[in-house]
Amino acid sequence: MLELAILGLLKEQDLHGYELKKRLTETTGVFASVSFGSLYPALARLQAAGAVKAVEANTSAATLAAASVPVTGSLGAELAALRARRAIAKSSPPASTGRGRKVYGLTDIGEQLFTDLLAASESNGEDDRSFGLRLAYARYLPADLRLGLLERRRAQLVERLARTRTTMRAGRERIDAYTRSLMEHGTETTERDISWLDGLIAAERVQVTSPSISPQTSPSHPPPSVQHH
Amino acid sequence: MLELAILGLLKEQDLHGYELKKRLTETTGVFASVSFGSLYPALARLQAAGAVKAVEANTSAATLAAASVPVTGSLGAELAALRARRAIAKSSPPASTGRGRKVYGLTDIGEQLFTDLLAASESNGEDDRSFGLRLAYARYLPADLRLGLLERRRAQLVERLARTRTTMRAGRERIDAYTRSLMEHGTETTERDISWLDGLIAAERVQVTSPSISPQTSPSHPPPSVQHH
DNA sequence: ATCCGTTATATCGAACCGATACGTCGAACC
DNA sequence: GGTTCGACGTATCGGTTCGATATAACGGAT
Repeated sequence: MLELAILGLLKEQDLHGYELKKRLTETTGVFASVSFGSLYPALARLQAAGAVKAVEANTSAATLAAASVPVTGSLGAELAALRARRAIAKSSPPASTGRGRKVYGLTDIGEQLFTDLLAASESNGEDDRSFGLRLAYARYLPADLRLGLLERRRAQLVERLARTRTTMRAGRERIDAYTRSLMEHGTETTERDISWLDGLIAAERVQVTSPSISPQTSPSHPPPSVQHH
Repeated sequence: MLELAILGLLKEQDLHGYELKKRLTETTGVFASVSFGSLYPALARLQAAGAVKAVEANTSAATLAAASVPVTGSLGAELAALRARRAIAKSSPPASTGRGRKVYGLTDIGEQLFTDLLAASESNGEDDRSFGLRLAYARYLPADLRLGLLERRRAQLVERLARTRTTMRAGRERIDAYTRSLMEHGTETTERDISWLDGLIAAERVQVTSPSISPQTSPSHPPPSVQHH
């Protein structure tokens, strides 16, 4: 889970731990917040498995300047400017900002591991954060697996909806007003999630059906209908 | 966190582990799913702390008789019907069958611990699941703390919204289509969460402004008559 | 008669989180 | 001008949680 997120970020760019954590809690991390207590062990695991390796560690001033510029790319404009100024000012002395940092990069093994983890449809707890993470890296998936991911997620939400409704019907008077409001709001949210997914699925189908000659056939997957068991 | 959920369930009714887990993943558990690997240790911790105690273990004939109510059903060989009947039969009493089980009940210490944990506004990671859980037990909170809970949650969501927007504006072209769709959908969901909260807060205020010269006060726990659907 | 699904308790290893420690630097305050 | 404060940065610890698994008793199907 966390490995996948790390590998995905490193696939685009070499990064050090702190920046990795910031990005994990910013863009990707709306779903899966992460702390150093899990990040550094995960990095150590990946390094032990040969999936990542330390690219550079603080020494050369030239490489430091080269490395610190793209690292700050995601921050606000003023912060980026500030960093760049600092990096330029510090270019000749060997010193650096903060403590010595390790910049990690992906190896070929890591590249392969990323692909495997991303495509692993079975044997994983297909929870909310897992889906969000996979979708964030969906551009690295082949079209059919991408579609499968969306449809599995949809089916999961539909099932959750059915179960929630059953629960609410079963224990009508047992549930107090606050809990009920919570459940109703959750139900609405799930319904909206489903129609959002439907939009994504529809957009996906026009791409997946275009390379063949068929006008609108979906060979293995019939169009998603809302029946629940 | 998990302790709070357990205590809250036991506050209403004595339950055994399995039933506890079912309810945790049903009503309360839309937000915080839980597994036995954390439930039983948590129960053991609570028992060690004197917050819960084993009330009975397997024997009682009363509960056994209560479980065997309506066997009049025609065996229509339909799985769904059979499942439904069984589910209804098991819903309200702690049913029989299976291995020897331990039914846990709340002690005075547990009662106190529940109140403390529920009211603990500071020093906790006010994440999503935590809020859902607290709101589910909001009827046990005094009105002012309840309002505080809602408003803290609201402020938190507003801040998240602001941060997400900043991130999206900062790295416009860095973000791919899937991630962007994810973030936009998340933003909409958060906005809807906020207006849902606004509704709850408004409903809360008409109650909290009354007790000044109040005609009919319910001393410690006013009835949670929040309107819904 | 036997096999399977459900009910039920329990434990193990791995992963994860929050807090904390250690350490460098720039900026702000007094 | 010293000192506190916050940002950066790596790292570890204790406790909690998860997923998988073992064990076991029961009720129904085959």
